[in-house]
Amino acid sequence: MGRRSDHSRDELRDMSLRAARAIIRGKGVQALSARAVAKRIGYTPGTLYQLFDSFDHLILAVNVGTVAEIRQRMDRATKDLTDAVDKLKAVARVYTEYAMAHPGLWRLAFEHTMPDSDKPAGALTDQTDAIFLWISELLSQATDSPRAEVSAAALWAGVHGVCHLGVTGKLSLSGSDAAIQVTEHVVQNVIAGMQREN
Amino acid sequence: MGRRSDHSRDELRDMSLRAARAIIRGKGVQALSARAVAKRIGYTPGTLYQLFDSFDHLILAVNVGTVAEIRQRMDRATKDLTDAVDKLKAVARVYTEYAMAHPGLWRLAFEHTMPDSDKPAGALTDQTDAIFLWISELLSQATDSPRAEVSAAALWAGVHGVCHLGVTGKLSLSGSDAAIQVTEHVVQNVIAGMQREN
DNA sequence: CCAGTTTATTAAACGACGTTCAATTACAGG
DNA sequence: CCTGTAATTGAACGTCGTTTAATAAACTGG
Repeated sequence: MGRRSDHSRDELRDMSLRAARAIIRGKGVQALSARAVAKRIGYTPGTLYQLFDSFDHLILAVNVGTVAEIRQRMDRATKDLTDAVDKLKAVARVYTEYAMAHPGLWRLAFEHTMPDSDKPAGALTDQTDAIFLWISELLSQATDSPRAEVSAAALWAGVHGVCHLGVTGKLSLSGSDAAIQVTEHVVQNVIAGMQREN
Repeated sequence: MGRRSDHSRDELRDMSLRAARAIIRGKGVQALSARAVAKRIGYTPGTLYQLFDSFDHLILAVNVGTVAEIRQRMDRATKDLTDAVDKLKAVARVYTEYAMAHPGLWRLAFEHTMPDSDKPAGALTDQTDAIFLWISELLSQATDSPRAEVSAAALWAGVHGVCHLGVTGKLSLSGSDAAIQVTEHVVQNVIAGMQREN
């Protein structure tokens, strides 16, 4: 079959990413493959290589979308809040809730890494850096401190660690919403720690 | 070729695990495969299936060894210490240093999960639960609190999060030993937080 | 020491994977 | 309509985890 052009390249890219997400949500990451994505959008695997440099680049694109989605939810959750501490709590809560609700997508976003040769996923780290910077600024506001980098890292790492241990079944803590509880504890601790420093 | 038995089954198991670790350290996780392990121990892939139920079970065995190794290092690092806070710091430091020194093994241990059908890696979670329990007890000692579960989770998650973000290149913090620095900050924060509660 | 049973090991095959590429076919412009 | 460009395919390659029949070495009892 020759060229069809019932879809533009951008449309095809978008269809592929949506297909990948649907597969992950439906059958898990282990079911994600180039052939599965291709079949789901009604094309053959070869076509994907006109849209992405490699299957890893497709995954990278999915992951950029995932973190962008998380950031959007953070924006929405903080829009009506004024207090910086409240915003921090909301941001942390969104992060944890997303991880628990979409463990497949979340794990893919934070566990996948590009093969050695490829560039180290700049588009993704840009997104995570933005989250980090945001937390950093919110912490500065919340505690009237100019430099909050280490504390921001501690907060971000704490929340991330809760999510990762939770999603991989290693957070041995009874209770359904244990992750959320620990997350709030982390936020509290970091804020209290900064206020103590002043 | 028929049976050789120049090695017992236990020897072969051990050789396989050592081969797997050597491959990961030498060429990275992406080079780890059943065929690579088999070749390295001078056998064929089929033989591995007499030693392990599946390749995932081989990986699981590697991971159990990894976490056991981390626990041993923790034991050694705390043996000559008496203060509970010092012990906590040492434990956290060992964890972070191991992750940074052996990112391949560390990531495999904490990112790998068994396929849906198999039992959820009891031998591994037993080890991680032991670490968690240890931290929990040390925290109780350090702050004279009976129940330290949530704080222990916060501490353990914080350190783990630093390692995971660091190992995946997402801890955007300048400085070579930034991870260690943030780790110590996390420990400080949790301890201070508990003392404040009393 | 030999015959017969057991068992470790292998080679080959299976289906699925990411990836490449020549061949084919649809479209676009003149 | 005809020609050139470009999208899409099907088939192939080498790899992967895994299974299995055949093989040969090691055990076993007489």
